[in-house]
Amino acid sequence: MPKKVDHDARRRELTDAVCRITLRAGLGSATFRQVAAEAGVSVNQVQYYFGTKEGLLEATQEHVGERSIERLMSWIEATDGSARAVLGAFLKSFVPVDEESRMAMLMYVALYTEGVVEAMGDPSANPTRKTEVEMMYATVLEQLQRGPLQKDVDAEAEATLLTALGPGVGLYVLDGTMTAESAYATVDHHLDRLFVT
Amino acid sequence: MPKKVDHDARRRELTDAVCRITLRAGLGSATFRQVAAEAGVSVNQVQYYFGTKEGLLEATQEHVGERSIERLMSWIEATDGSARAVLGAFLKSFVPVDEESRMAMLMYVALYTEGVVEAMGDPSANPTRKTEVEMMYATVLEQLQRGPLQKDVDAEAEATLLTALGPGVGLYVLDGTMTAESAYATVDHHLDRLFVT
DNA sequence: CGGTTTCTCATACAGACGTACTATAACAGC
DNA sequence: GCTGTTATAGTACGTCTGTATGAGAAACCG
Repeated sequence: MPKKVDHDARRRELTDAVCRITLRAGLGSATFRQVAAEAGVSVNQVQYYFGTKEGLLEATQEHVGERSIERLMSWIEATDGSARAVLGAFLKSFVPVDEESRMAMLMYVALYTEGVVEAMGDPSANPTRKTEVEMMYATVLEQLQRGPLQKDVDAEAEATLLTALGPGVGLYVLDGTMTAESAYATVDHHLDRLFVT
Repeated sequence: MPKKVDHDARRRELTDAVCRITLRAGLGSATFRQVAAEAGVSVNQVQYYFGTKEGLLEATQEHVGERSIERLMSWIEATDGSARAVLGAFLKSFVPVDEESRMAMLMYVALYTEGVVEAMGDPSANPTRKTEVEMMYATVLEQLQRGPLQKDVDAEAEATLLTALGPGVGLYVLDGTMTAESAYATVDHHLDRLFVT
């Protein structure tokens, strides 16, 4: 086996190029040629590592997802481990505050449409995201049940709301209609109401 | 002035074609040729009424926004006019339940990215959406202040949360990770907590 | 050291893209 | 009825797209 090359690393460099281009000029500008130029390689290398464009975009989505989870984990590790703090970290990880998180949120939205359209044609396709969100919901619910909660809080209903709140504020912060501070304040205010301090 | 033609109506037919194509195959498939074929007219007619592709997409976004507002108004008119009911209608209008609302939500997301990327390059550009959301927030706040609210409710903080909740649940329902019933229940549950019944 | 596999590049291709251009049909006003 | 504006269609152009192909460099195995 000649010329060992770290395929995963190479692929990641290329999907990173996709993200940078998308951030700068939109997903429509992420063509094979543009991606190759951005990464400083030949067009064929993109073909070689992904085969087709669909493969490139799928890998990009996957990598962005992994990055987001990593970022979430580092947020959680920075807390004291209380349910309240973990949920706060979870929700705040959706808020785009720096270049990286802004990129993650943008890629999420940019790739979202294609997934939805695809899923409409074939509802059985792409179960990844569905289970992903189900895991999100389960995690939120689990943390809520750790408590201590206020008396009249319905954990399951609140879990649904919190799961939707993350992307909701994320979108508004991304397009500049809400400041990150306001998003944080909203999250904190709501959690304050749920938990006994 | 020869051959009077209702320009607005013609333009709307064409932007409707854009929406149908996007729903079926994604925004990337909404090319001049495809749009012309979908509407049953010549390619040049699309050029004639919008000039450039950017013009076509801008008009599409505008039309979709108008449709959404119309739908929201009809939702509100079906209520008893109480603050609680109006807010419920407002939030539920984001939930895609039929072909039309699903299309509206999808178009919203599909066109969102380009707006964000554009706004990043020139933050002063595209103030439409910003004021749009500010109006949304103002409306929600206004309704909240009509009350009657529970004792310890911070109207401004809740207004921010509710404004983010609409698109949040809308996204999840659109991609099938949440049922419309669940979204409705979440909205109702939260409003129940805010208002004195 | 030769051979095989892995990698990289450059180029070619057919098709689709947005747009410009020209010509023709339809109506309004004199 | 003629004239000029408006609307529509058809087509051509240059560019860019994703992908296929062939040729060459690099490294491991025997």
